Amino acid sequence: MAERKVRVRFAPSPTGPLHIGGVRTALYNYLFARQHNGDLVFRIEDTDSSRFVPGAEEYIIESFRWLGITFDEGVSFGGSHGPYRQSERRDIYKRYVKELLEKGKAYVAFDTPAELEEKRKEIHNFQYDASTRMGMRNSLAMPQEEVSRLMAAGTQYVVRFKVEPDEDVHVNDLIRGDVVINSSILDDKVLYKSADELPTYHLANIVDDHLMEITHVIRGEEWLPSAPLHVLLYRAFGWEGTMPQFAHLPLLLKPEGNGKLSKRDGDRLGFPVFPLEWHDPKTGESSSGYREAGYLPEAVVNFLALLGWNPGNDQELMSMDELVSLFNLSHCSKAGAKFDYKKGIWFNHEYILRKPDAEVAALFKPVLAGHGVDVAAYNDDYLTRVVGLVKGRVNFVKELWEQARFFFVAPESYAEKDVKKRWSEDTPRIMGELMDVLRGMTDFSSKHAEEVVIGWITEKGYHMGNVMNAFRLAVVGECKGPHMFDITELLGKEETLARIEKAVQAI
RNA sequence: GGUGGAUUCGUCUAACGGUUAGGACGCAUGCCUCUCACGCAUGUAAUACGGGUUCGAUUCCCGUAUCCACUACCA
Repeated sequence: MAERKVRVRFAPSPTGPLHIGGVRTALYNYLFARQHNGDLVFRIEDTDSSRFVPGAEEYIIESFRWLGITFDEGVSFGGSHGPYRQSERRDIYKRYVKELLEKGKAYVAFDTPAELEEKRKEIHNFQYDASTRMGMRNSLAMPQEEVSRLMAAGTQYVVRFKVEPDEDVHVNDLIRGDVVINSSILDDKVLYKSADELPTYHLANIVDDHLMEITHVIRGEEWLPSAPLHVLLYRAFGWEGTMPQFAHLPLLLKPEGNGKLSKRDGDRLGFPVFPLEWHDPKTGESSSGYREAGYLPEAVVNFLALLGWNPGNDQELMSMDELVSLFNLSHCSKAGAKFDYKKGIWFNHEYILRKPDAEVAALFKPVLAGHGVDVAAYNDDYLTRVVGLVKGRVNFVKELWEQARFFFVAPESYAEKDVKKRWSEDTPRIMGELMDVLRGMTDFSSKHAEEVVIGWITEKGYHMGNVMNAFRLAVVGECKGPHMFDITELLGKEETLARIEKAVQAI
């Protein structure tokens, strides 16, 4: 049997910012496509015009660009299976709706939303299906002349799928195995609405996946219950032979408590649930994003990849290329995963550690500028070395400022608690001696300075901790930071002496 | 309510009939040390419950419980 080229798709609805769960679904599709040398298609499912949000489509594209997830075809990417925006495919859907109608696999229904609501109110658990359809206003139950008259009059209608009852429908899921649902519990789904001349999700989805030659549908678990309906639709069209294989991914759940992950959880616990910052044009409310929060895209990708999938061994840190080669649908878990955002922070820490100092320094520049530092006054080498000294102490690039500010501004004040502990009445005298020692040095390198100063402290019999910490207090402003002489080497002799002088005056 | 799915340390997960049930995050302790961190080391902690099947069940089957999803002219 000739193997078809693997083609998968990510098909969001442009109703707002892309949820992190959607990002993960897209990532898995991307990994699967790359691994099989297949194509990843980006399709926009905008069949509900009332929920369209301007800017959402651009937001989604920008999110993937940032994350390094690339598409081969689709909206904004081109390709030969277009158009890729469902609202631009009206004529295509109409043709297939007509086909289903002609084949007797679907029928026209005139029941208004109000009538249906009334029905649901009067009959508990009302479902529009084989057991009830003959009592409704549709082309199956009404005389042909009546149907023709209503159609001719331009009455709004809907096309429903005619589900044959009492048949076990099998869905072979790549992650969950054989899932069986009896067709009697399915309702006659609306496939098309005459009001806006657009199909609903189910019809558009099947038609597009077929026409776009999709081989694998990798999507969230929320679609599992409707998968049998989709199988029935493929069958109704006679497309069973090329029906894609399904894989339903587990959902992302709240870190605490029950339920699926929502924006509120992020706000409450302090982590983003969207890739990029988003400002809703309608409500005016804004949501934080991973990018703006200071996450590295590689870290987000790695973190997300492991939420619902694992390589089968203990490896956790993986580049995109490694993920591509290791990814495997059969190693996807079946149960929903609570969103472990603390682990996401750890991933970011690890990626900052691994990123070359110069690259981190480049990311640090805007942060410095934001704190009023004249970045141009420092050369890249200085910045890189500063970063090298402190990056191990942070989880985010912006935290570098807190750890490294003394490399750019002299202390304005001195931590009270440290002063109390490390600055006694004879400290100014000792600092004076220290300044003499430092002045006498021609080589101010870390290693040499350390030898000289430590030698002096030992020789004088001074208390190592007290002298060094007073020194640190004077230069840094508090008792923290990297190796003391690494700091002074970067600051230089002049600045170091000036800071000690200032501290002696101020404290 | 109905239907489907799921269930291993607090969390993410490994073990696809035989292990002292492994790793990671978090947390705790220790080491390192001029400080704070980082790092390193150690520790903490789990097979939801009840029945089967089997020489042997985390693993297979059946119940129960719990959680999740779906149940729209939304996707």
